[in-house]
This record gives sequence, structure tokens and C-alpha cells, in this order.
Amino acid sequence: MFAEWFEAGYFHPEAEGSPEENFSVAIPPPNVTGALHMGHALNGSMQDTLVRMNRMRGRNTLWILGTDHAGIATQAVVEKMLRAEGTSRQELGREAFVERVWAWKEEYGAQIVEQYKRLGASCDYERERFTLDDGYLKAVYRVFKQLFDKGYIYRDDYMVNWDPGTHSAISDLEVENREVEDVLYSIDYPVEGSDRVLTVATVRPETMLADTAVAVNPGDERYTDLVGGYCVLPLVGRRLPIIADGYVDPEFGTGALKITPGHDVNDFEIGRSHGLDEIGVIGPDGRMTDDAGERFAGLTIDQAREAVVAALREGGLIRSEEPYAHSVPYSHRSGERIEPLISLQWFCRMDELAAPAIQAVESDEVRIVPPQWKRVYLDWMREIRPWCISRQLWWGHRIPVWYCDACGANPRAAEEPPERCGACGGELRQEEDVLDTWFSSAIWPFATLGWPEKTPELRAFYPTSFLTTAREILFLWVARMIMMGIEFPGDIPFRDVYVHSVIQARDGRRMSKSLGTGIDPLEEIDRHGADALRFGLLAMSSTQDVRFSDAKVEQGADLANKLWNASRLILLNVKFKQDQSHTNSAQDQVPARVSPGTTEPRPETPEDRWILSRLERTITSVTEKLEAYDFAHAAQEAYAFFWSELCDWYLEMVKPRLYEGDEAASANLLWALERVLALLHPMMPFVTEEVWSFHPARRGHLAVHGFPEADRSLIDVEAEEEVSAGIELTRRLRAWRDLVEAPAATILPARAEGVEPREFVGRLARFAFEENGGTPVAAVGPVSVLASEAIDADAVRARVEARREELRSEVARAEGKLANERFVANAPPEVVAEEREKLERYGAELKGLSE
RNA sequence: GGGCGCAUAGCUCAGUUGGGAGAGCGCCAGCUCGACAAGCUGGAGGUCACUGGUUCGAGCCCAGUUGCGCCCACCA
Repeated sequence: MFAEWFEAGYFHPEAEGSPEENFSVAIPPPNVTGALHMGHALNGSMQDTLVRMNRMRGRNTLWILGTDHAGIATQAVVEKMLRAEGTSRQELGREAFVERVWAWKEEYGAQIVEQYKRLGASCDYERERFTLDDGYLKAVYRVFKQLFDKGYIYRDDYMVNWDPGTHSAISDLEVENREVEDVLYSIDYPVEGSDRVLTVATVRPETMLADTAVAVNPGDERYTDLVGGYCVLPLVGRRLPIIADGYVDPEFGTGALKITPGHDVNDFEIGRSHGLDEIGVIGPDGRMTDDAGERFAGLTIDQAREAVVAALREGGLIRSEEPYAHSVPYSHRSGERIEPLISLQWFCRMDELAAPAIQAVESDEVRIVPPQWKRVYLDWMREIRPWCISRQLWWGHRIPVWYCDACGANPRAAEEPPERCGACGGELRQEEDVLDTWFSSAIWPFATLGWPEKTPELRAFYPTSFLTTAREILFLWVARMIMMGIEFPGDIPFRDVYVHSVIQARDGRRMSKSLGTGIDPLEEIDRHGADALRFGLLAMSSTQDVRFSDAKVEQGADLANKLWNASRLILLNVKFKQDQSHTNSAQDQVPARVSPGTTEPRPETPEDRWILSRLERTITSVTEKLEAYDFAHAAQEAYAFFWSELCDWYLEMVKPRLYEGDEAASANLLWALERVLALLHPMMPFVTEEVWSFHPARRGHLAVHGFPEADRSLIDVEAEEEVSAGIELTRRLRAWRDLVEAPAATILPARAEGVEPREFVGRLARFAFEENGGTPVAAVGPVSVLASEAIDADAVRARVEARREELRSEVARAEGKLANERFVANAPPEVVAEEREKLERYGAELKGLSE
């Protein structure tokens, strides 16, 4: 089925028309390292549903597909492979290593794309992009150069999150804080020229080797006299100025704080404002440097901590040790503890870029749904800090900056490698570092369309229509796309951002590979089918996080099955000229493929008018839900209409007519089936397309069939009321016979009092309505059940008594309400009227039963 | 420390503006009804976390309490 769509070119639109009239989506690019996980499956199902709906509406629709080179993740995978081979990236050298990664990408990178096809995703597979392909690289370099020229990009020695695992700086957003139990050491620092000591507290005694000051609060009278003096750093002997800084909390510990500008973010800030020395004792490899002193150099951090503590203990300088729970930064990428250290990195100033991106969301030009995320976005953007964009990796976009070692001219950025130094003509050397992966992701919506070239695709499909995303990348990715979109192509990258919920594991934990809690969507597809998984995911999605529900996937599978079976009933029995020549002999009882025709509704009976009316209401409602990104209710409403109203009721109502060859019934069934298939197709493309292939009105694929638009003229309130009443009566009659334990197959005699019920009532409830004669034994609504051998008199009496009880309490309830003067006075008149009507109705029934 | 969210049937979740608590699954009973037992029919099952308030009326609004979850954050 997928191949048919694909080969027909439905997913590959011409680059025509304007973004306003077209519909386009840029897929959040999966990592090349990845396999389809449940997040992709959910996200993909949502996007495909809207993409297919809009394509069916006849809009020129593009769903751009591609993958992300995912710098750190991919490099790590290949490095692991090299280790298994007994070699390393250092041994291979940069060029050979990068070649290996490319080779790896060529071999495995296509996997995830194939998996999207299994899900049924109607992406444009012919326009697939990769964040490192040639055109994309050009776009990245153009962006870098322009930001550089504007002065936003600069190089600085600054405190960064150093990840000893990946040997690279990483951004604040890639750091996760974990609660950790550490030991808080209190250490005495002797005051110079005095026998006093300042006691400082730290969980990281090894960093004391890099201390360059001790700070106290300026208002702290205990230490006023010491400010301006010095401490002597134990083990090292360095003189540490005692400084005053408002940052220090006098309430915490002794109120004295050791300052380590080289290894602590706060201390770094304090150090810069006081002009303190910055000493680094921990190297990029996570080991102590020579500056830590002979005694400690070369030790790992843990070893150094032990050694420092031992040495301090020996000197009697540790005043106390106590357990201390606090949060510690860990690398989201490698899982190792982050070392804050000072390092020469490239940064991008964000203030100017953020301002219009804040404005765009404030004004709802970019609409964030659900709306609570708007504030989260705005709060973060208003506090935005410079972005460290360099990474000490080899896999990625090498920063397009060149240095001249000969004359030491200022580094220059260029889109193409410059030949020679502009100043002295000397050889140039390109920056070794690569860009943060998110730097290239940030330009995804327009770089994939060919920017900076003025391509037809860019003209036709930018800005894109919407973005679905998990909230965890709201800052990491979404915010940056908005900034870059406004800065470069000059327009927001998408109108709507839909932040979807997270599907958790069955036990409520996070789905994660490392926890072993992941559920593989491909296995679910194997087991239940892609349609079932899609339906299940849409139906279980919500505004809040939800646990993965096997039941919802099974509900989807059941729906697919029901669609097939109900269609079989309709298509095998409907009166329509069938072409037997295409009989599919491979499958038993599968209806023949039939020649094309057209369907039109033919509302002749109230039942016809009822189902047609209900169908139009369902179309309206499901469409509204989909447009509001309320996939769960859209899916479940479509399910409920099809299953309950169409199958359980209408099909049963019209069976006799269908078997007799009633043309109106046939026409209505074909019409309803066509519209239901089209309505469900965006959510469940495979089974609907398959069933459609047997529909006599078939013209071409359902994938490009018109999406149903509700026809208000078919809404019929009168028929809805009449048939609803018949359904209600049928239900009550069935319940009644069950309660009196009437044999299921027996047709019971009854008499209609007043209005004759619709024909289906007697048939479906298995009652025969007689004109006269018989002894009434019970009243069910307007129906008197007549005595017969099949009915046990005691059971009837019990049933009638039970009903009396029900009615008495209902009457009492209504009377109580109406006796309350304040209710009658204050409640809206229609509510009061309703209550009066109930009292009357129940009262009448009770009276009837008592006679 | 700040922000956001969640507690409703055995389970997973809905519940639009305040006017008799719903779905799917599970459970019980019945059913070879000319599509479907992956089905059909009927049924049982709820102190809407707790306390107080507003209101004629509260699952829904307000205040507080308890228990969970997530995000952000530079107290050693």
C-alpha cells in the first residue's frame, strides 16, 4: 500500500503556490544513530494525521524529512566501535575518523527513515535532507558568518560545563542536576598574622588547591576586621585575600566561603568582579594538572579528593565532616559529572536574537499550544544567556574560522576557506572545534528548503504550518528555530507549536533505553499493525503525561477489524452494479473490486436521516478536534460514531432493507462508508485505503480523496430525536427482558400505547407488537408487555417493584428540588422547567405501574 | 528556592461555560440474530485525595492540607 502511494508521487509536491495556501511541516529530525522510538511514533502519527488531512483537502502539502548528524551521540557510537576494533579516533586521525563516521552513517543512517515508512508517514522521501549534506553546510556557514560579522559570535575564556566523558564543553541545557549525597567538609584556613582561623565548607576539597580568595558577607560583623587581610591556603601556602561580597550568605555554615574561580560557576563570577586570579587544577581529561602541585598532579578527581582530605586530616585542619545532600550537574550526553572549568570557547550573544522571538510569541504570531507553555518559553527567553556553540569534537560542522599563526591577525570567519591571510599572506589554519549540533538544528525549517538560495521550495513552503514537539526541547530547539527564522529568512519558522504529552512506560516511569523501560513501536506494529499503533497513540495522547496503554492500541486494532467486517457487510450486500472480473481469489469472502460510481445520500426514512445527520455532526466535531491538536478526542469520537451509531445501530436497523435490495439504504451505506473512510484515513491510512479499494465509488486512492466537509443541510434534529427515542426504547426493552430472564431467542408479545414505535424497535428488542388482546403485565415506557409463557410472573413482579423504587426516589428528588424556593427563584428557568418535566414524566410512569 | 501540573470505576484515562458522573480495558450474566466470538446484548462497580468556603446547586470556582510528577535555578 505504501509503495502505491509513494510511486504515485502523492508525497512529493511541486514547489508551487504560497505558504499561506500550502501546508508544510518540517519533521523534527531524528538522530542518525537512532531507531524509531515511541516519541517518534507519537510525534509522527500526529504530524502524519494533519499532513494527510490537509493533503486530502487539496492543499499542496509538503512534509520535509531528514536526519540530524547528532554530533556527540554519533561520534560516541563510532568511537565505541573503534574501541571494539582495538583502535581509537586519535589513532586514526581526524580525517580518517570523520570518513569512518560517514561510512557508518551511510550504512545505518537510512534505518530510521525506513521505520517512518512502516508507520505510514507520508513524508517527502525524495527531498530527504541531512544536517551535514553539502547544501546544509553552506547554510550553516552563511549563518555563522553573518552572526560573526554582526559581532554576536565571539571567543572568550569563560566558565563552561566541561564533560570529561565526551571531552567537550556542553551547553547548560545538556546538563541535568541530580540529587547526590556528598560529605560537607569544614576546613580551617589560618588567618595570616593572627591565631584565628576562617572555617570554610566545601563538598569538593580537591578544588581548594585552586582557591584564590576567601569571601565573607560585607555586613557580617564577625569578620569585618579581617576583610582586606589574608588567609594562608593549607597544603599550598598561597596567600588568599579575604574579600567581602554580598553573594555570601552569613547564615550558611560559618559565613566564610572559599573562592575557586577556576572550578565553580559562582566563584568565577565573584572572581571576575574582584579581579582574582583564576587557577585551574583540574584538566580537560578529568585529572589534576601540574598546577595542583607535585603531590596531586596526575591523580583523578576522586583520588585527589581522598589525598587532600588525608593531608588535611593529618594537619588537623578538618573541623567537621557531615553528610550533605545537594544537586550536582551531570552530563546528559555521557552521564559523567560535569566539571565547571574555564576554557577558551566560541559563544553567541543571544539578547538581540531573542528580542523579536519574544515578541513573536507574545503577540501569538507563533502560537504555542497548550497555552501554559507560552509563559515557560517567555520566562526562559527573557533570562537567556550567551550560548556556548563550540564543541571539542570531530563529527560536525567545523567552525568556519581561520587563524594566521604567522602574523596573529584576528581570526576571520568565511563561508569558503580563504587561501591566504589577508594581512600577511601567510598560511591559514582552520579552527579545530565543531559547532554544537543544535546550531545546525536551529536553521532546520529553512535550511531544508534550500536557504540561502532563493529556491522555489522556500517560496512555496516557508514558513511551515506547525511543529509538534516534546517539551524537553522547547528551549534547546524550538526557541532557537524561532530566533534563527526571524533573523535569517526574516519570518517565523512555523505558525503553531504543539507541545505534546510524554508517553510513559506502563508503570509510569520514563521510557528509557538505559532503564530498560522502552517500548519498541516496531514491535507494536508487528503485533497489532501500524494503524492500531497510530490510533492507540493518538487516543492515549493527552495534555498531561500518560502511561502507555496496550488497551488503546488494541482498541485501534479492533477498530481496523471492525472497519473491515462492517465494510464487508455493506459491500457484499449493497445494490450496485458489480464487476466480477476483479475478484480477489486470494482471500476468502473478500468482496470483488468493483467499477467506479458515485455515492449520494438518499435520506428516505427517519433512520436514514438520523445516521446522515449524526455523520455530519461527527465530521464537524472530529475535524474541529484535529485542527485544535486534540487528537485523543478526535480518535475516540470517530471510533464511537463508527462503532456504536453506524455499526451497532444503523447497520442493524437497515439489514432487512439491505437484503431486500433497497436502493436508498444502499446509497446511504455507501455514502456513509465513503465519508467515514475518508475521515479516518489520516489517522488509520492503511486499512481505510484497503477498504476503499473495494468501494464501488472508488476513484483513485483515498490518500488523495477529498477530506469530508460537513454538509449542514443533512443535519436533521427531528430525525435525531425520533430515532434516539426508538433506540432508548429498544434499550429499555432489552434490559427489561434480561432482568425478567426471558429466553434470548423468544419473541415477546407487547402492545404499543399511543404512538407506534419504529419497526426496528420490535425487531432488535425481540418484541412483537400486537394490535389488541393480551394481558398487560408491565409497562416499559410507552409499551405494555403482555403476558406470555416465556415470562416468569414472579420475575416480572420483582422487576416492577424495583422500577417503582427507582421512580419513587426520582420523584422525591425532583420534588425536593422544586420545593426549594431558592432553587426555583435562582436557577435558570430552563433548568427549573426541566426538573418539572422530569417530575411529571416519572410521576406518570409510577402511576401507571401502580395501577 | 521559583514555576507548572496531577489525585475521578479494579486498571489507564476523559469530563467543554457550575445544573442528575463517562470511555476503553477488566469483571458478571445471556447469546451458533444471514459482517464481525478480535463479536452481540444486558449488568455490577465511584464519599470525584482531604478540610473549609462561595452558591439555590460544586468533580468543576476560592483558600488551605496531604501525596505524587515535571521544568527552571549559581547557597558553599
